[in-house]
Amino acid sequence: MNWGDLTAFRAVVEELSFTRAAARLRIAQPALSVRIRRLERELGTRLLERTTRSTRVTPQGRALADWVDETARSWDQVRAEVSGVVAARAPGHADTINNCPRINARRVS
Amino acid sequence: MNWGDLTAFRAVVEELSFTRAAARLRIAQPALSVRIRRLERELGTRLLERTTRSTRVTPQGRALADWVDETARSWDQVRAEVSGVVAARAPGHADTINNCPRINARRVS
DNA sequence: TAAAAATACTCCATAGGTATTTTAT
DNA sequence: ATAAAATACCTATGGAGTATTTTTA
Repeated sequence: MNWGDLTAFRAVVEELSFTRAAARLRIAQPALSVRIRRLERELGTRLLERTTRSTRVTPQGRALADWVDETARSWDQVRAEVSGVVAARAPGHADTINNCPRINARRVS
Repeated sequence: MNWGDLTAFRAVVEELSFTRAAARLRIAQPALSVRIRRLERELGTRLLERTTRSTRVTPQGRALADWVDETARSWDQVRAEVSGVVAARAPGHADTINNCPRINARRVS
């Protein structure tokens, strides 16, 4: 499981656009393409139907996106429990998707 | 969330030994130490009490380990659902902990 | 033809390895 | 003294970037 790929995927599902999702994730569009393609290859399924005009979510993609949301909330909970901190995550909060400092350095938080 | 770190942590909890867990994960012991320390630092909590003779799990560590188990099972399920494959995971199955090919190349599967 | 995604390829940070030191019994 | 974890340092891989090409509505 690559949580960065899953978070990236979730962003695309929410934006229904690679370009916009990449902007939101603060990564370049090609990097996002690579993540999604890797995820689809790993799962052996098409998660998104993309044309140059629209990006749609397949049933498999929907199921996965829901799971990612659920798991993100669950993670926030254990994290808070284990850290002894009261959980607090903004609704559309985007998690850090990778370990690359060039990206994360730009992040607001 | 870094799933590789969490999987590595789970292995240590099961083995109660960095050396044995590292062997099981097919990584060197220092690499495992680094992962665990990073995880503890990220969460701001001590997850394992280690001496040279024994490694014990703290209450926080136990809670996290349980969550990792649960999430691993959950992941297997969506993965199967999304891939259209019938789920099948051996009891002690160790997931891939990272993307480093030198490691994964050695893996049995 | 014009937008959005995919591909090519370069660079660098991080994960891992080996060697060694520290620590607790 | 010894066995296990931590630290130091080096290397190499994968993720990100920029530039460019492909695609489809």
